[in-house]
Amino acid sequence: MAAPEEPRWLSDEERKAWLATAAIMITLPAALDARLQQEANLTFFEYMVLAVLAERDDRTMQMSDIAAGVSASLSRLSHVVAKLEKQGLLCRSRVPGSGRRTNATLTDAGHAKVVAAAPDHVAAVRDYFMDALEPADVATMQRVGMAVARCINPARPFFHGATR
Amino acid sequence: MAAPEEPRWLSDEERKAWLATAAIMITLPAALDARLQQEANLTFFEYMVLAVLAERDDRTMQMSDIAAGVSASLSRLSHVVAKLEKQGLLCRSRVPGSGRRTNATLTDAGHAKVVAAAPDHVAAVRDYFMDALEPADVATMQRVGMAVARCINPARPFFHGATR
DNA sequence: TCGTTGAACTTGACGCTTCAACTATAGGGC
DNA sequence: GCCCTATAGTTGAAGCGTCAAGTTCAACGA
Repeated sequence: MAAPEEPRWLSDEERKAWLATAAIMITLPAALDARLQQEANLTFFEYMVLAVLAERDDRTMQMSDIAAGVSASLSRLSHVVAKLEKQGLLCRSRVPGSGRRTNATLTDAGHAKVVAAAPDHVAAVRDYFMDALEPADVATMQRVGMAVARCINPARPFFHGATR
Repeated sequence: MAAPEEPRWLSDEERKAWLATAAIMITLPAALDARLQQEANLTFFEYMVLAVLAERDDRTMQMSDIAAGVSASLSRLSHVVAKLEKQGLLCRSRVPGSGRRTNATLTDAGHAKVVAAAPDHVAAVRDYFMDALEPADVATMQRVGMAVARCINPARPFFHGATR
């Protein structure tokens, strides 16, 4: 169950690349959380959920699809959606006659919340991430991100909109 | 306090790059945690702490330096180190005559633990991350990671070893 | 038509992280 | 010597995320 005989250690270059990536994974979400928290009283994850719904014409999506869209477990989503529903930012409704499916729909208050939070969030994404990239890096990050997602979960090909 | 007048929205390419990066931030730590959990009963963060100590000749570092090395708050580190100490993987000692400084030292058990966990952890880093990179991406990820870290915290130029 | 299986959530408990105090020590200023 | 501030860590409470179990519904087989 452990690794084979002699593990392929990381080269020095690989190790540096990995440590730098690990630093992103640890600090970037924290930084974005802090900004959203003080500007809109939302977590990064909550924002992603609202944003993904706001992109839909009918502001509605099934729970599982949201979960796939924000790369999270259904359980985590369920807790967060319950909280957002209690705040009146969205509401849930069972789809009758189709198993246990549940739709979440953004309320007007929820939509207003995303619209209000978006400008500063986008600015934060630029400040902490996008501005650190050179032009050619944008395409690289997209390719690498999707490749990593595929490695981690080959089953779920990653959701991404389906809108527009 | 909100953004200026007209926010600079993300272009379509930037948006895709950002979503892919966000997916990494959400799924990669979870995947590594899962592997370390079942192979060594450690979290990714606990592993990082032990690993950073193991690289030192005397297996010893000051709390603040460890915190900087693993990009974490002192509070978080304190809780985790307390837990690791309870498990006998490291021990703390005050440095007399130099303020409130505390050193953490890896015990033999702790060293054995990292050595045992390392091969599978490295394999996991390859499986989920390194193997998704093309050769040229390694240098890019290192540069981008360090640039992002600088954007988020210009004060702390990022620690990285100082060993060897 | 009854029981079983599988899908789609929900829930509760537990552990980890964060935040805001709080403590202890050293280094001045006067 | 005494106070003031800064530095370095610790601690407890509150909130978030994860895991395992539970619930509800549809579909299918006998």
